[in-house]
Amino acid sequence: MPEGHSIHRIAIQFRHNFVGHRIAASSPQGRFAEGAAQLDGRTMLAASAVGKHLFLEFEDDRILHVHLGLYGAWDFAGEISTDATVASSGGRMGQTNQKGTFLDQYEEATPLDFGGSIGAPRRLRMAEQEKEEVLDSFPPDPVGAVRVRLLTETAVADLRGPTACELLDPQQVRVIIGKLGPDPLVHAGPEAEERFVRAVRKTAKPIGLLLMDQSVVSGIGNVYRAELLFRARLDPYTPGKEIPEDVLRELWRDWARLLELGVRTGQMMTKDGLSDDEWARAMADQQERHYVYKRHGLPSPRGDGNVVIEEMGGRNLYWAPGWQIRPEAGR
DNA sequence: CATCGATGTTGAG
DNA sequence: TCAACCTCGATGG
Repeated sequence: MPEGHSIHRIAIQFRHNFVGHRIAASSPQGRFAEGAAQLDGRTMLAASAVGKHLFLEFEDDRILHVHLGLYGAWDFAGEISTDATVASSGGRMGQTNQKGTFLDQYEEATPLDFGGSIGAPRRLRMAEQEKEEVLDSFPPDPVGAVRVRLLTETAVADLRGPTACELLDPQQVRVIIGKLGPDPLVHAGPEAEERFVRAVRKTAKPIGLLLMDQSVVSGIGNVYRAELLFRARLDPYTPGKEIPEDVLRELWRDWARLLELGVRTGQMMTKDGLSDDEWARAMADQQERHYVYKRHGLPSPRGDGNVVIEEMGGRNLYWAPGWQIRPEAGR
């Protein structure tokens, strides 16, 4: 589930329905009881995402840091903004984000346009829970192992299965963010691009590893890694220092494009130039959204042999050897 | 119903 | 390099 786009969407959801509200916090599962007690009764002041990290700032410099890891998830229920209502609200999103809160500096530098045609709920679970609530009462009983429940008068967010869920002060947050590479939605502009290019070109590590390294660039996971390299026509084993600057700049800009699209649609759509028909099919079937990810054994979309699966850095790497090449090898 | 694997990260060895 | 974390959909019997 969670590559960078998911976390940005979650941050936006919190800005819409929780920021500015007094929060009743609890830990139904019990494993975060102490932290929840610290948050309980305090107002949420800001919500922001940097790469795959989510930060929820509450009064008195209490910041909830959440990393979903491989299978963590937030479930929202109650009166929750959907894409459609977000689109109609227009302009800068987020409910009355009070100026001057600590996290303001990390919120999206790029205003997001939510005027897309996608109105589906973010997750199936959300639709199911909303339906139940019409019949049942609010808030719904927590389902499964809920580490944290954040509750307003009308909305609820449940967190389950996170890798990280901890209370931090501003200094500790600065340390975490300081170790992260640039996130195109936080660090827009030429400096961020420059940081990325320099980080890649100073090492001989393969670009397939560097794109997954959160200190090089934030928010890319296994899906976006494979797809970005295919789109750039880059061999994943190419050492970073051998990649021309202009190729890396285009790679950064492509990541920014895919990330923005992912936040806007809620899907990792990594194909370009689809007809309306193909788009509809791709949005319905995840296989159809990607060029190479989980498409090993199938013909390369560019017709040069088959997509292969290999292991790199302990993760599955999908790529098309006929199409993806080293820049030196005669591009 | 049991098992596997996953869009991630950390820390032990 | 690999197990552990701890969740759930997909797969197979």
